[in-house]
Amino acid sequence: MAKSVTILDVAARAGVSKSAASLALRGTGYVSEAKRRAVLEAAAELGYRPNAAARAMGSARSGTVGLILDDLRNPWFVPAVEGLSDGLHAAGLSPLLGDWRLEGAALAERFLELRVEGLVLVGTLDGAESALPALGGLPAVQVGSPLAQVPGAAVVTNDDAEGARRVVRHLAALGHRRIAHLSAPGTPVGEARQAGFEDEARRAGIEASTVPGGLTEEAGRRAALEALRKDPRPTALFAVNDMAAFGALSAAEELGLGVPGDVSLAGYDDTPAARLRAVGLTSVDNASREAGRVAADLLAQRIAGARGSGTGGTDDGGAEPTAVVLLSPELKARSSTAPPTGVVR
Amino acid sequence: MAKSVTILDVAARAGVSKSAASLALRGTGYVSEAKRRAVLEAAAELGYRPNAAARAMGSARSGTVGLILDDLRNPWFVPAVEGLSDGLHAAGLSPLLGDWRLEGAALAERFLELRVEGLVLVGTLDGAESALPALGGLPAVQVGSPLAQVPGAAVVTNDDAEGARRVVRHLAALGHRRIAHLSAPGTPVGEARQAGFEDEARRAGIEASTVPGGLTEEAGRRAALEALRKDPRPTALFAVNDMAAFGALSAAEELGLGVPGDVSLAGYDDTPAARLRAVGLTSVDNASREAGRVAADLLAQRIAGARGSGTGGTDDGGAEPTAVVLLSPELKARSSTAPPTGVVR
DNA sequence: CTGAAAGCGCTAACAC
DNA sequence: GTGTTAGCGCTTTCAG
Repeated sequence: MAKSVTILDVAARAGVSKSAASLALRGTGYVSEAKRRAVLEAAAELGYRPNAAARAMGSARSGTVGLILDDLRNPWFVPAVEGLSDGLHAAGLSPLLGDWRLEGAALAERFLELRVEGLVLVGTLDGAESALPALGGLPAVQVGSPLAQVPGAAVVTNDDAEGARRVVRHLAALGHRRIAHLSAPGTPVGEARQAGFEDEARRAGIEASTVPGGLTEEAGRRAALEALRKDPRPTALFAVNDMAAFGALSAAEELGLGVPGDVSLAGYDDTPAARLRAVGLTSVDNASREAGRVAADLLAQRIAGARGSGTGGTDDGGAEPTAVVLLSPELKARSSTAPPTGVVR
Repeated sequence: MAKSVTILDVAARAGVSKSAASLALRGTGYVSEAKRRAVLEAAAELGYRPNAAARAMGSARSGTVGLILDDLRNPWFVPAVEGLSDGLHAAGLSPLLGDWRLEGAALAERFLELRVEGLVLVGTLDGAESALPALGGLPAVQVGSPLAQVPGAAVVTNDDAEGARRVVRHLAALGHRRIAHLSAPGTPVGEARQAGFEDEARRAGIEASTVPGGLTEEAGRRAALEALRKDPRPTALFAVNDMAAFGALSAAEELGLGVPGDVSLAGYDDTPAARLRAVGLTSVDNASREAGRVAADLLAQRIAGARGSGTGGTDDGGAEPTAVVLLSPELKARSSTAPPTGVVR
């Protein structure tokens, strides 16, 4: 490599001192207008590009934040990342992305070595418990309902119980009186959605049943097969998430049942695939873009706080309580839900 | 921050010199077994975590590679990233991910400041041309068919023309004689697939037509509407990619046509959504995982090469030609393609 | 084989 | 207001 250009080169070319160049480049402190211009010009001519590592060393701040994504294949995180990206940039922080499924604990390790100033945990992060202690009091925020709770980290997510209630209300309004929920016990999202489902079903006097499944397509398919074979058959299915709903779609097909003709179907997350016109799955928009934005702001704030007080680390004295922000989900009614056949009215 | 533990602390605790600790930690050079053990132990006890910035400074190597992803929403890149991740780790390099659509040229800038040792451009990267010159001779590899070609970068992609030919052969074998292609002119993938389509159609004596569309669902829908309104109507549609195929699915539905009853449909990319049983879209697996793996190896090799020769930079003297690796795509026949109705035989 | 010393490129307290 | 001077934490010659 042809010896990359450093700030020293820039300073020399501009005829100023190293630190003057540093200040001019960064717009901090006072530098005469003439010098500033000269420096900027020299930098441009030389194609100067600051060395992030050196900057991080000098300032003891990396200016980066690690985003740990649950699984790149599960697209629900995309809007969340968009919101996060926006919010972080606004706070002068740069996001570094990584896939938890792909790299696992090594990812957290790497981020830590990179000295990220904060961490955002997006999604379920299966098996993250073991890696959490290593976080060492770094400011952290969780987006979505994580499997494990990082002590002291704020959690930003949508109100899963409320979203589930809305689905039930929607189905009830269509005239459904016998609804089965394909659940995902053992997961925070699953529990919350099931609770909302049962709560609203009871209130609405719906004949509700819950069939345990999981968050995957296959789990949804199996649960749906079981639910649809019951007698009397439910007239509507509410799957814990869109993936499971897609599985249910297959199950219905296997059983020769039409959707929404023979059975209505709703999911959760408002995945891109749900939006495909050809699919048209009624789902719940979990407000993840906004969640990302809120999480970014929260994190930026915590990072700023951590920088301020020289303390931090071990004893946070409960100063920053584990905030939980619940955003309002929104029902997206599409073609997979319709009044049950033979509705009297 | 409670003054994080440095290698000096580790060395002190282990009773060795700083450099001995460095060697022991990294397993380079010769350190007596006793000392090595002492160092490792001290590091573990202290919870020592090397500072990546400092390491990068000292060694003039960051050990990272930037992966620029076209668009997180378009899931075709996932297997490619998996392959890349594998290959890079094997070469002792760590991937840093970023979304081009979200951050644009600033992403490349950031990676450059982070002193990544190489760059992988994944996918179309619309508008990347402008940012390319700034790459400054950094080893780079492109995965998929990029809109713009980075001078000197290897391109690893699947053989789009061949994949298209396979689709035609598949449809022809089913008995289709009148096939319309929903194309995406102006994009490298689009051009290649169209060429393959027309080539094989001619060879097979198929009555082929091409309707210009694009790579999005909406573009596919519009093109399909146009194609399906023709008289005589094609018995099969081949969309340039899965997204467009989903649009075509909607179009068929709008026109009251069944798939594959009234018209067969095939896409390209073998997207997760195509695999959903409820969808069952015949598609082409573009071997992107393997592409990622190959790209990683190629890049690692180039990086190693760049490190070896002190030259590089401006004059590569054509030493490393712009390699293009074409991988074999594979047809995935599913339920969206079937023999045309009223096939005589 | 192991310890001491010289930077890597930048920032941030310093005096000038 | 502007230039000078220490480091930041690590690697890596280079003697010992």
